[in-house]
Amino acid sequence: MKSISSPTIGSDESKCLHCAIRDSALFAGLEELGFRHIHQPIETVILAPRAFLYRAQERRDTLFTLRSGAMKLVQYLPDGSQRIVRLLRDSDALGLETLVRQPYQHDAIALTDCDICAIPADVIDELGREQPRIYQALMARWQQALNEADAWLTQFTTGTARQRVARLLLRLACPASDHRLRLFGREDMAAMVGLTTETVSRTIAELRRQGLLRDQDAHLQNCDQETLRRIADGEE
Amino acid sequence: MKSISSPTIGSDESKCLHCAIRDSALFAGLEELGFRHIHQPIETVILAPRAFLYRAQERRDTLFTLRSGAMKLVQYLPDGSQRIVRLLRDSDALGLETLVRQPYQHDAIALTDCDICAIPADVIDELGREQPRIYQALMARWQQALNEADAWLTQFTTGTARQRVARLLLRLACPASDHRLRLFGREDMAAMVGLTTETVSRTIAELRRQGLLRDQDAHLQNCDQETLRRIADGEE
DNA sequence: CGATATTTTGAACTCGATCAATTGTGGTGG
DNA sequence: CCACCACAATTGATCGAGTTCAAAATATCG
Repeated sequence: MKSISSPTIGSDESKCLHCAIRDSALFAGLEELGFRHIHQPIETVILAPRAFLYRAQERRDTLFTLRSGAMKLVQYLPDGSQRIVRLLRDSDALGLETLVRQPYQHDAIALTDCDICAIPADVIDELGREQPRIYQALMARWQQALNEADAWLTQFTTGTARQRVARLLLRLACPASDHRLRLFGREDMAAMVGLTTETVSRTIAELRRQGLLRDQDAHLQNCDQETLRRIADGEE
Repeated sequence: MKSISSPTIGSDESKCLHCAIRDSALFAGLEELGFRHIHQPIETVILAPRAFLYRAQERRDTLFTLRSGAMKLVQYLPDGSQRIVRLLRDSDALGLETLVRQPYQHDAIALTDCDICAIPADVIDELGREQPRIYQALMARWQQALNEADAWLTQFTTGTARQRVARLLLRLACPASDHRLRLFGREDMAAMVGLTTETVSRTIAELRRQGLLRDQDAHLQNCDQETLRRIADGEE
């Protein structure tokens, strides 16, 4: 158990407006209604790495949008081992389950500094009554989560260690379309691909030796996406 | 590639009414509106084992409810190997993605004889306009699928072969709360837990030797759920 | 700069994969 | 009804990728 850096909470409309622009799918309705008609506060949460946004089984009736940063959703097994079930990034939604009155299903933990938008479930309900078409957007979010979950399963539970790590690197690289790549701790990476930290370490070391990864900074790398993709698909 | 037994299609209101009772969450709205106000037909589909309900990438704008039987959702990897991503049973929904205008994301294949309810996406849209609270039910379905996907990941991609098979058997046993258990083909079971057919076969053989499974019929078994659960959790 | 945590590397071992051969099970037509 | 065939399940023997346990090297932070 690590100590938890307490989250910074504040209300900040201007940021949420900005959020609304980038994330027009979910907040198109919000813009039209205008924030003044909403009587519950939409808050901003700032998290440091390793901080929890929420924990499994908790009930807080709040829906979140990740404005910037990266988070992991973790599930635990009876034997205590953990498995990372999903990786969330810019403009992904967290805690959708609260909209169907379920407690949170995972621990949500920050991997980097995170800037998060916290929306009370009641606000969404309210909004849904006046603007039913936001349900279309919400369903799209759910489907996105489901696609992610399925992709996660097929990509990170099949094939050799080499393949899985290559796939993970590609996924981590993809947001920055230039070949930069931010790595996470080995333990996290291991929990994502279902391997041990040692195996992940060895595999990455080998990729480096082959010149497919080149250090740029402490946790920043340049990568050869072409050949990584070939490795991911089992050729070579 | 196997030959496909062509699905039997028919329109049958009485069965759908029956369906509405059992599956009140999704069709509560339908009951109120009455079927006569729906201008698109709700059809019944009968599938034999190994038959496809739909294929990945296909677009048919139809949502399905599994009235009885068992189906698998399959995803394929670039190297051609397949992985079963979810198992669907009585009153589960299939093809939700069609409601957000996405093509189907998996191959949906019958494992047993199946009785299926096919609802055009337009009907849901129509319904949503007059009866917005059905969205609550739809979101619940989505969340259910997501919970299933996450559970699938943590249960069937971690632990020893023994544990995984035990967990699978428990899941297959759970609908019939008495200790009966219907097994599927080894190949399917292997694709569910991410092992080879040989390993699954060996593991089941061993469980039988230990008296935790006892044959009753060709594919029917009696099982000792208590000790299976202990194995699943890694004790012993 | 020392102390703790994380990563890397090494060596032995193990579980499940793989390859191959045998047995069992429907299903079909004679 | 049985003989036959194609296919699924079982069993055996071997092999190897990844785990495990342990130690060294490196990074992180007060």
